[in-house]
Amino acid sequence: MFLTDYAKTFNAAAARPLDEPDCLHSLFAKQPVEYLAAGQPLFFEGDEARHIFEVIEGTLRVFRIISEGRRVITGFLHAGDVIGVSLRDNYIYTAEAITAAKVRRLSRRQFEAAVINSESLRPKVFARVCDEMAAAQDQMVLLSSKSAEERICTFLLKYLKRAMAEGNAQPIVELSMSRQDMADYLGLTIETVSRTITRLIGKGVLNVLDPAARHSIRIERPGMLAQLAGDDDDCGDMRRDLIALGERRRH
Amino acid sequence: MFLTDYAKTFNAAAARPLDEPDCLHSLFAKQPVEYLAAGQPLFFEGDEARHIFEVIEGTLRVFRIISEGRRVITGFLHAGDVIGVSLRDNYIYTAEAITAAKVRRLSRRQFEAAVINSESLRPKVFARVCDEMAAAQDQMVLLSSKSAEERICTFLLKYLKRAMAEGNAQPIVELSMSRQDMADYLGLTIETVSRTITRLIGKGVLNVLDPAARHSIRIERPGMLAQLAGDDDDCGDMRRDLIALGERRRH
DNA sequence: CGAAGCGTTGACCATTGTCAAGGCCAGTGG
DNA sequence: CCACTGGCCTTGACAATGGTCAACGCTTCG
Repeated sequence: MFLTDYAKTFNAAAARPLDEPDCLHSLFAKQPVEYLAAGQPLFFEGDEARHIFEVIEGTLRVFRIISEGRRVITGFLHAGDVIGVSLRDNYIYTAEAITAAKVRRLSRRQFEAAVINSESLRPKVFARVCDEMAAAQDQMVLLSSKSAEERICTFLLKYLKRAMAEGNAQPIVELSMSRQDMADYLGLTIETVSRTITRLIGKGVLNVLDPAARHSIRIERPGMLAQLAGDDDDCGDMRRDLIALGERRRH
Repeated sequence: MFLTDYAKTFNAAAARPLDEPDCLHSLFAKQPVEYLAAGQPLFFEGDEARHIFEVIEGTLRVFRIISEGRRVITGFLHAGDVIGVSLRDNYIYTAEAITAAKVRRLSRRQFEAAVINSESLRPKVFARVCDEMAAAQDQMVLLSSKSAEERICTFLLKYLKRAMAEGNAQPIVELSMSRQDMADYLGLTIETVSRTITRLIGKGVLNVLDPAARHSIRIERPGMLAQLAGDDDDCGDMRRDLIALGERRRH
């Protein structure tokens, strides 16, 4: 499936530079860059999974179409993400560019050979797969027990954290996807997404920067956003310890 | 995370016997069997992930507790399943026996050493991780866009298929978990689970065998169950091809 | 200027959650 | 042996969250 770039972020924070020869990133470095126009598919659900891709620039959506045109987006891909590692014979989802995007590809054969031979690459790939599973778990928690407001806040919080990690001084989230994409990702309708955002603006949690650019959202109160996300993130690491002791918390 | 035993089923169908030395299963064979009483935890969310477990017998639930006592079950484990492969440093969920259960454990160190050294084990582990990701995707689809009835039917269908694959002549599903467990797994409340099952009985789709044994469910109309699950499984493999062509179907 | 795409808003409705009560069975203690 | 209690499940009445349908505003593009 796809891999978020959390691992990359962590690595960047550590001592190891990104362009070191044993970095996952560098595997793709020599491949030619491919350009995708907005809306252009990278591959379809059901296609034979011949390649692994690295996103260089832009945003892609990863989704499955279920009956009667219902679409479920299982993830978004951004610069640095790798897609196609944890797959067997065929892609089980479609990947499609949301914005104009650049990617590089590697055949599975090449990729696997490189990973098997490299003592330092293997744990990196493994870490990515683990992060991917963890993200899937989080999404399952979100979908199975969070309210619309919690879903939206969790989603925005994730992008806010990303922006902060990238060193942005301003608490501004640049969403490259449409409301419909957000809805299909969060298991909501476009109307509920819209209404919930409006309500959050009313609460003073956030603001849409410019009526013309509704994809740029300024988070006015990050703390409150985290509260409303309902992740208990306010208490940070203490949470796990408490749960391990069989306790409950919040509210 | 955890691995379903689909891979094992497939292997059993193929030529390779299960007790061959290069089988994942055989790795655990020499470990002592540990016994868990119903309700007993195997490990807690947050614990250091030191071991990988194989379930020998019984059923376990894998879950996370989120705020105010809300519990999300992300999976059930049955005989043959392996848990703990796709994890980094700590368990990110709690695993707990539902019924009395038997497990065997292997330290991650041992497990990883064995897998790295074995040419034949590596693809098996990889296949399991892929299956696990695919299962997580399916669950995300279920949670983000299926109705209560579709969820229940999908759930029962999965267990029906398992029973059929095990060679059971009777279309009977033996659920080892409580209604509450089902609810927490399917993102519903216990009342909705109960009502939906009652409604399915009313439609003649299934029947509870004995009022005293509500966990034994006979599927009266497997075809209708599949229909109601809304997975488009009625059309089988054609589905992927159609979607690859950008088409839609069902109804 | 008109049309299309996207987002917002409103009115209404349905599915599901919440709260409360009751049935059934098993286990326990009188 | 029976009554009592607790766990689990079911059922009912009601509320609420979110979905559906429809209209409208804004922007862009021809």
